[in-house]
Amino acid sequence: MRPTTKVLPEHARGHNRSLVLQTLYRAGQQSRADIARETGLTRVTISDLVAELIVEGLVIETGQREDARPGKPATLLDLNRNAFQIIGIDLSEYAIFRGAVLDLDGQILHRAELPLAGSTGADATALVSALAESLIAQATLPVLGLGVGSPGVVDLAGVVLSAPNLGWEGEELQATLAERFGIPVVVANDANAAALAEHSFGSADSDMMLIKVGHGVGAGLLLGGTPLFGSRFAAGEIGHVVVGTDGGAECACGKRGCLETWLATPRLERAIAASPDRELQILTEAGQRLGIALAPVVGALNLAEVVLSGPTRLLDGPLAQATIETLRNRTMAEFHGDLTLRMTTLGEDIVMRGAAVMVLSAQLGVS
Amino acid sequence: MRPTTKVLPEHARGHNRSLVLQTLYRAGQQSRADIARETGLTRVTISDLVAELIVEGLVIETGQREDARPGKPATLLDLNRNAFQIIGIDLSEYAIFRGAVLDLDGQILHRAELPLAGSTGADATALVSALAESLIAQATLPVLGLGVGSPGVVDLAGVVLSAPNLGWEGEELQATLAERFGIPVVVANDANAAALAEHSFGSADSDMMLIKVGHGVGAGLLLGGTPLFGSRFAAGEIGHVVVGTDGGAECACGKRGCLETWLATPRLERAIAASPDRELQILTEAGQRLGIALAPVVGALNLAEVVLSGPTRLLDGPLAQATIETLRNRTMAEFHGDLTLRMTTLGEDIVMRGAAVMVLSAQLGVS
DNA sequence: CATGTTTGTTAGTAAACCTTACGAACAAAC
DNA sequence: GTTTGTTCGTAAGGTTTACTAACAAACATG
Repeated sequence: MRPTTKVLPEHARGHNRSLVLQTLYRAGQQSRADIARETGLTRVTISDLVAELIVEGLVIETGQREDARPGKPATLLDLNRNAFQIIGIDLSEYAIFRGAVLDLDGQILHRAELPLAGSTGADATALVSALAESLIAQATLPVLGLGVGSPGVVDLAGVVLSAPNLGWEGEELQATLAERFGIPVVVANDANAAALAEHSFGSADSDMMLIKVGHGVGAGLLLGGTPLFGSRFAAGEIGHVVVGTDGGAECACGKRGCLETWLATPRLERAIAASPDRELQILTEAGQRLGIALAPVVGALNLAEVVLSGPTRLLDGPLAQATIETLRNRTMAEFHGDLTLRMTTLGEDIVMRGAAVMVLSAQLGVS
Repeated sequence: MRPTTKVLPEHARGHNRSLVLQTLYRAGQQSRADIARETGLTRVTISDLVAELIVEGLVIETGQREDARPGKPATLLDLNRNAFQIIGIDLSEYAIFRGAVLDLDGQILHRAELPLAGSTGADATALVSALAESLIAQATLPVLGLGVGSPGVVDLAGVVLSAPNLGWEGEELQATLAERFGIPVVVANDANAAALAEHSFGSADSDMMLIKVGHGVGAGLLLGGTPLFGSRFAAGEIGHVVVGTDGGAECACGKRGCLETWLATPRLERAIAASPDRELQILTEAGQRLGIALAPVVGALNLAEVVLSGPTRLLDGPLAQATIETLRNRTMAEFHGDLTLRMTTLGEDIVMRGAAVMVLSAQLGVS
């Protein structure tokens, strides 16, 4: 609560503007008087803000309320959900870039994919650009913005500081794409995007942690509804945290017993393929390791919700079961009696939809 | 960035008011023009705000600037540091309640103590009240407010939801004290208070974790300069997180290998007393355990700074050394190359001074 | 049909910050 | 000693923002 920047009345205005959009985005089909009651602002002020938003084309009147009530019938408003579409791109899969055109509600209207074929560095950047171009061409409405969920460490300006798999280091992806297409672009970490999606479109709380298991292991943290970035923008990079005190397999990073050595999907699949009859045991142990690693985090942050994202076949079963049991055994039940752990409800589209949330949040202050 | 409440111009005013106080609090002896330059507001607005603050007695003119510069000499301003004093109380020690009268800069002017003598429940509350009363009587200026750092889980209204050692459960300490003394009261968790103190009076970053080792083990987390509370206000309660995968001593909570069984001072002292020649080994192992527990937290939050508070004799040496080494060995150096771990510079007064920070922050928006 | 309710707008006011302009007080240069 | 330019603080006036008060329109209800 430490003030660091001046606040002018016009900033307050912008805040209240977003508040109106937010109210309409979530509930939709409300009258000016409804919004006034919900926000605490007066009808006059709401009328003023709404008039502005209607001129900008962001809000439309959708007719009169039908139900029989005394008084003048209300004029219903809604976000102009057919005014814009959003492009969301997911760079987190190992061998393929995936993207989609989405509507303002986060529904996927059109998909596209581009195989990576081992591209790195500038080639990978060109691929992202090509994918974005084809998606923008597929949009049937003006594009509100382009969101990208990238693996690795991404700073607040959308510079990918480090993404080893893609050969990126200090790659100015957001600036490059914004210049190329002339539309608003947001680039952020894939797990952070996923956490935002789960919060907006799933049922997630505003304090939660999303664990993304794939070729690597990463996490996205939401505290008070806001993503956490960390001192070097590397918050959530838990794949190379060592788990337990009993050694473990050697990791590409040089250490032993990193979380990834127990949990990354290639390792799990290889282990199961090598001894199919030990599948239950392998998955259970992986879940336990995840629980061991998460327990201090859940305890320190007093998290009430952990969400898993990744291959359902591997995660949703003994692994998740072992994780929650381990978590419960290793933290204070008194503080975490309501701790829940579950799979995401958004499946494989989670990062693309999270990318859309980032655009909504940046452009409209809505999410 | 999700807007949830309306913002009126008067709120902006309050923010800017605090901004002026904050500027004066930190730098002091500045002119109106200096503040205008630093905050980005105009000289006119600053003059207006300052006039208001002078009327309220919070700011005073301290004379003219002496140095030879062209132009009209500046009228220097400062917080009226002799207008108020603050009462800070620390309930975190095992057998004694400690308190102090502090000035606005957080310097301790007068101390008082009250032995607990096994008091719990309402008796303990009465002791706090008595200590506060004696301190208020010692204050030589009007009291800006009373801050209390309590062990256990404390909610945002200053209700101690749970503090086993003091026999408190749902104890409405803040309300009780506010009613009794008729002054602003802030009650919060002791480790959170300590973290605030280290941030304001020590050299701590705005993203840091403070580990408080004493009869128990707790932590205070500062993210972006703001304390983290957690879903049930139990953030930082890491004393009963299980460490490692190799058992450990039995804990009062029923589990095995809780962080407290490795680190709490009574256990450490007993272990060292039992085999003095193994002191180095005991301290090193305790440090390693702390490092093991913290590694996932430091990794997930990408913390750059961890501060230890507690008995210097035990912590500041092999224990701290083992902790930082373990942390480095268990996290990615790439992300945490600049990770530092150090003792607090505020010694045993840290909680009382943190309590003062809470009052400053609540009453003036300053810290 | 009269009455009361609800909606959305108009008109006027108060608060907060801005721009512009100015006098006071000084240093430095001539 | 005078001129010039700088800096400080204040005064006056304008713009933005959201408020209160009042009202017409449109409806349900007794």
